[in-house]
Amino acid sequence: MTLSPDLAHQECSDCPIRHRAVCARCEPDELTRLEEMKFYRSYEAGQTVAWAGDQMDFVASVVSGAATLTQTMEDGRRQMVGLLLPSDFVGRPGRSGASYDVVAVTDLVMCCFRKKPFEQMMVTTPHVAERLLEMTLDELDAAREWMLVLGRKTAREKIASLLAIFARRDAVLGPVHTRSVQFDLPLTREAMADYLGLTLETVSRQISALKREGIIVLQGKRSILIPDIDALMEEAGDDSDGGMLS
Amino acid sequence: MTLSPDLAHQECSDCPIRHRAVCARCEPDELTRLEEMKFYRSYEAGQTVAWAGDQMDFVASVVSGAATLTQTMEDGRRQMVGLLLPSDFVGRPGRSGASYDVVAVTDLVMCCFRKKPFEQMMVTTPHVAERLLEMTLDELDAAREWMLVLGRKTAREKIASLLAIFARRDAVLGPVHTRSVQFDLPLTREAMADYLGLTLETVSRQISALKREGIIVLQGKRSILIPDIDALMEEAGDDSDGGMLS
DNA sequence: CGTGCGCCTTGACGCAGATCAACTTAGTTT
DNA sequence: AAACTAAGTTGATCTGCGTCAAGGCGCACG
Repeated sequence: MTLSPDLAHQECSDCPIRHRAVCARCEPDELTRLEEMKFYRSYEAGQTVAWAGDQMDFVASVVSGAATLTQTMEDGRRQMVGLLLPSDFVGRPGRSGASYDVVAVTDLVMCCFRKKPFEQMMVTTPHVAERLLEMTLDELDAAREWMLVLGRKTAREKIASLLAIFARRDAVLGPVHTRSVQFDLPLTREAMADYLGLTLETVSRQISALKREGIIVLQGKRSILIPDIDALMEEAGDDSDGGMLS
Repeated sequence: MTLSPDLAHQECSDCPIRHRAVCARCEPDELTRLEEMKFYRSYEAGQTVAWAGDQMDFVASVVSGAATLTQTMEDGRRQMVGLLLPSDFVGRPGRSGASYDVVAVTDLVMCCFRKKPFEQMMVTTPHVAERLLEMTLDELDAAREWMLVLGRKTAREKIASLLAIFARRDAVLGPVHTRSVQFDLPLTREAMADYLGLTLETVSRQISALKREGIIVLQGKRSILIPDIDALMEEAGDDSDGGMLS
């Protein structure tokens, strides 16, 4: 982990996640208070940010890169329980220890807030707590959607569901009015397996099967081209509309 | 659904869930405001409270009984994503439709708040939003723990994990310093299967196996006696300490 | 009292995905 | 360029759980 002196004095007003993160609703004076309690940290791909149970003296927002939350059983079985992308929040106010292992899966920059002053701010100003509630409700919905994936979907549907998530988030769209989408997988086969409750062999086989059938096109191991996103959604077994309610 | 005129004028100050529900932190004057927007509803076991996508003009707390949140795929596969017990909160402020099917599994009484005034109260007083954030974070932790159960545990471990949850929540403890616990199952075999991502036959077989081995004792179909709670926890494959961090 | 119904149990069988193992590919080190 | 390593693929085999099917138990109903 590096302390990123080059980033240490970045201003909130220039921040790429300014309008989506936990600080999204803050007024300029509130941002000033946040600047006083914040510091940046960088991690390399593969580094562990925190082990479950570790004391954590900060909470944080992901600025760039991706991290995973995983739970591990004594015998080594692992389940990923969250995938953190830019603007996502890590840590629980009011709790001293990390609840899960947090691992950087790509190079990662986090905007960390010292826990004590952050908790203080939560009670004195509503905007942070408000936004955090909204984000937590979204996370809860995502976790529950994932429960359906884990509990009831087949291996093929699980893979298609995961690819669909990446497609929605990272996607560079192809030519307009094309149903094609392209992106790079941020996870190894093993990490995908941990997310999906499968083995890495099964992940590999299902990806090969989707490739063979032309649902996806691989360029190298990590770059994915989806010629027809609707065909992929079909394989995922989701309600066609993507389940979004306002 | 009944409008429960007998309950319609119950006072918040006498409420059995007063100190645990979303209103837990409210001052007397805030309770008065809540009383003005609240009404009670009763449902019989098996009744549907709301279908996913339905307009819901209220949010609510469970006062007594139990309800389930389930998701259903087009082909009928179902996954329970939440079990609501007294003091638990239903509905999402800021969203008009129900996100999941909500079904009463026992006779159920809910304390409902008209959505508009409730949302108004969320922005004007911090105590409701504060408590709701805390409850939502707890729900998120529970959902993530359940992801491990769904993704990585065997059928036997899943059953043991579910029984352990009931044991912790509903339990009437046996003689002091005994490790025994007794309770009634609030769910049918089918509902347990929906919760655990199994079929009802597998649920039945695993319960029979645990009975055969003396880990649990059945009296009738629904009453469970656990002679040694530690032995059950062992079968659940959990970290021995129950995973509680403050 | 028999009949039907919801809930549950048990058995026989098959298959999706796990396990075990060999091999490929690409990148890094020396 | 050889040696090593991490990540991924593919094949052969095994097994836990799903599927299909038959029957049991308790209870409400005519």
